[in-house]
Amino acid sequence: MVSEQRFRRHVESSLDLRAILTGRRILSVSRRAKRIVLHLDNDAHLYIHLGMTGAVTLNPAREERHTHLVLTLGEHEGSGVCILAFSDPRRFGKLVYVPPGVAPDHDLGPEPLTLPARRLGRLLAHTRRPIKSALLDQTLIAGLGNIYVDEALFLARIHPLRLACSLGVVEVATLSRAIKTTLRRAIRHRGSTLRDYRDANGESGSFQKLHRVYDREGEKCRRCRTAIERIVLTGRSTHFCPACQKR
DNA sequence: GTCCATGTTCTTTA
DNA sequence: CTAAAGAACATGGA
Repeated sequence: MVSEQRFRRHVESSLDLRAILTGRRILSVSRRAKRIVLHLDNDAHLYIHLGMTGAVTLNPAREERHTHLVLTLGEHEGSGVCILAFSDPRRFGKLVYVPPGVAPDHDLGPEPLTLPARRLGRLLAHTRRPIKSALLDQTLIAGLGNIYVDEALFLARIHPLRLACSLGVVEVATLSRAIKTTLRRAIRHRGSTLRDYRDANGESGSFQKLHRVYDREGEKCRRCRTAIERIVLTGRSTHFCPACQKR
């Protein structure tokens, strides 16, 4: 039950969150790709995208400077009130209201963790973009970000500039496994904290210590000792080992 | 002052 | 039609 709200600032300016949320019950909280989805009891959805520096914190010890939204959630089965704060220093994150009747993920491709290799192959077969660009396209496959694409391509030993449609069935199968392995490892280590990332308890992740290529330009490849290279592709930093990942 | 940044989306260009 | 490239968004750290 949402019992009270103190909105600092609406992340989406045209949104009247107070009107939308007052008296609503949150039926469930789930994740879809990079979105945290709240299912409301009127069948609408509200989702939070953390962008690059966003963080949702439960019962924060103190309020940070860049807190844009504070929700006070009512009691539920004796749990007591709970404060949920959304802060985002760089404000690339967003809060989106999705009205009843609209799927909160209508604009997203499938989840990589449950995507069979054969379907991945079909998705990649009809695009002539570099594989790195294809994997970052959220309408094609949803949930992979820059770090994890670089890490997965290294694990699969595929060069980021290879055209997506040029991958053979064996390469696609390897890539599919590499994507899943990379994501599971990253989740197990609670994400990559390069600078800002914190989880809902304010804790840093540690997966950055296990990066094979990301942010390691000029350092030695952990497999073959060759210097890791960095190029810019689709406007994004792209890291790879030129020896392990041939074109 | 400069450059760069875990992301998305729009516009321009080809 | 497809897709690449660039800019924009806002802020802070190196």
